[in-house]
Amino acid sequence: MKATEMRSDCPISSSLDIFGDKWSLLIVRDLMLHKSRTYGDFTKSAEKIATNILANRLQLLEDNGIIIKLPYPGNKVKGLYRLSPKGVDLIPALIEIALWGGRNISNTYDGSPFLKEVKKSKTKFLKKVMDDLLEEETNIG
Amino acid sequence: MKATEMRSDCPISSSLDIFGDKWSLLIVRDLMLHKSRTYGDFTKSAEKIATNILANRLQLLEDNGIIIKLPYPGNKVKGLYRLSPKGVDLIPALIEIALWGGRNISNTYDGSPFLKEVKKSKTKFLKKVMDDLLEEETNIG
DNA sequence: GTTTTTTACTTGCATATTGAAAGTAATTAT
DNA sequence: ATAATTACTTTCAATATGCAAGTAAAAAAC
Repeated sequence: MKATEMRSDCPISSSLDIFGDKWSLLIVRDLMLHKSRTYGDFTKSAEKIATNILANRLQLLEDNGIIIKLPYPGNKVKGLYRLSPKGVDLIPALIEIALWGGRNISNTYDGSPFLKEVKKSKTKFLKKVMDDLLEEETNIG
Repeated sequence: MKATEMRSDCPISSSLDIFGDKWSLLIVRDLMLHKSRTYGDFTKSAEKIATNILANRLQLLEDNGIIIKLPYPGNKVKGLYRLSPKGVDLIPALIEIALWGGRNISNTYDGSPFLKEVKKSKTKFLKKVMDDLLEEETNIG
């Protein structure tokens, strides 16, 4: 897959060149909340991503070093997707987006354990997720 | 313009339903860095947005309460776009995205006054921008 | 006060992306 | 051996993007 074209040298613009769409960050979200997922897991998320888009985004995210694909232990068909360090580094941005949505969009589910925990303490949530992801890394990677 | 369809009640997903594209947050960025802009100003940004996309995004952002269009003082053709409180509230997310880009994308311009200032102190930058925007609000709005 | 320019869009059209549905190929389970 | 899973790929219609050109109103220049 061809390298992502950058429209300028602005860090915001270049970030959006990579994940500025309606799906990429949802994949990152799922990996943040579940540590690792299979292809099928992603299709089961509430937003119902089409499989062609999913395949495309997984490839793009992998190309851009945000996720890593590993073999699923004991199964040659399945793959396991995880966040790379670069992907984990996206979590602060994801948290701020979630908080903005929670504050400003009425349809959002305020009772989610995720949002609750983040609101209680951003730093603690961050630390917890990072520890989880790191633990996973030492187990599998 | 019809209301934005939400794919789920997830705050991240719903946020992306509003600004999950390659252009919307660049408009917010320009308003964050310059307080207010005219239509023509936006077309002059480095990323060279097409005018049909610009018109569409300004409308969407206005529909979603993120920006506000005001008459340009002393000119009946021009309009002035500003961030609404909901738009100002997006700045923390924008900062995290910028920081991620700065850390993880090689082409990004590290010497920008914006990124420099944010890195020195996120809170101070936030306060400064918010004060600027508030000042503008009392002058014009 | 008439022409010229500026400003903020709109329109037309080719190309690219998205999304729904169905198809495929390699396992894995029965 | 047969059926079911899993991870994609393909097809195709609908929508979005991007470039270029057009328009209408107001402002500036002459």
